[in-house]
Amino acid sequence: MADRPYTAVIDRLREVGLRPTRQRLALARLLFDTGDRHVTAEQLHGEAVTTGISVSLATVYNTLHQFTESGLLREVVVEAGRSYFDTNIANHHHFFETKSGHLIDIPADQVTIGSLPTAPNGAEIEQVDLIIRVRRRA
Amino acid sequence: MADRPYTAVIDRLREVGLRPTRQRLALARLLFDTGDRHVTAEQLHGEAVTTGISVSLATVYNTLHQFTESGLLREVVVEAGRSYFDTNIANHHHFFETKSGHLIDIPADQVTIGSLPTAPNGAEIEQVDLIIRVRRRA
DNA sequence: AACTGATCTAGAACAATTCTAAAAACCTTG
DNA sequence: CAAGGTTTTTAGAATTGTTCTAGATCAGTT
Repeated sequence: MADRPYTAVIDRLREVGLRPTRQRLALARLLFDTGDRHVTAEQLHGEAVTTGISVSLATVYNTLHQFTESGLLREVVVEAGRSYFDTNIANHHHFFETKSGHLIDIPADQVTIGSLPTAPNGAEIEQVDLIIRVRRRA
Repeated sequence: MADRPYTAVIDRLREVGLRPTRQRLALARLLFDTGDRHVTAEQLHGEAVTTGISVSLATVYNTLHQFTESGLLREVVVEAGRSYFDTNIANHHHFFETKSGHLIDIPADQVTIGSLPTAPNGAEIEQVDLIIRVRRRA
């Protein structure tokens, strides 16, 4: 954020083997410079445009997926038909407010999942998603 | 399945306040007469058509949602852009094979989730979904 | 049988996402 | 620093899964 605001982001992209293009840098800053967030592709695209960054929606989708594959983001699926991307890649869980569509992080240490069953057919566990759906009382 | 194959299903629908129409009965039998299953709307519609039951896709969607609201089904969201409906409404969890898109039930007693955090703002917990994403080794 | 509200339907509409092929940007190398 | 080859971006079309709509049909009375 100081003199050379991009160096940190550039390094972060380089580390995972992604070329630091103008679009990826801009999106990375929107995503990672503001603490943990949950965004949809449309949301992020809207932010970018508002901020004066010219980037197409297709690129936002591409970038979000590349970031996810590189482990910079985590995709959270809560509603059929909408994908959230979570900038918090630490092990944690989620509350999902069904009414508002809002996601809230739950730190991993606030939940204990004991004795996971072994995956079938010698499959490898990729991710454990615990989503607690809540309805806010009116 | 014997003499009067529909009576059980009719009662089941009546209990939850749904009129036992031809379409609902047919779909209910496809869903509930074969043990636990995970289906998408398109799948179920395909089955119905194949079985010679004339029912529109819109009705399949309506019916699946009505059944879900009535507690006869449970909706499982694993992939953005596709909804599964689970005929197993007992408390349980899921493996999700990312490659094949296959869902596998995990009985509740094979996992222990201890100390759920309290929901924010006095919200009420509606459902707890634990999904373990696995990748089958080639 | 007639009536009335619930249900069903085909097809249009919709929203989120992916695809496509061409243009632009990036990073060498000479 | 220009040329060249590759990667990335882009606008717009295409696709997918789902919902909506308005009219037709059905279920359960009276």
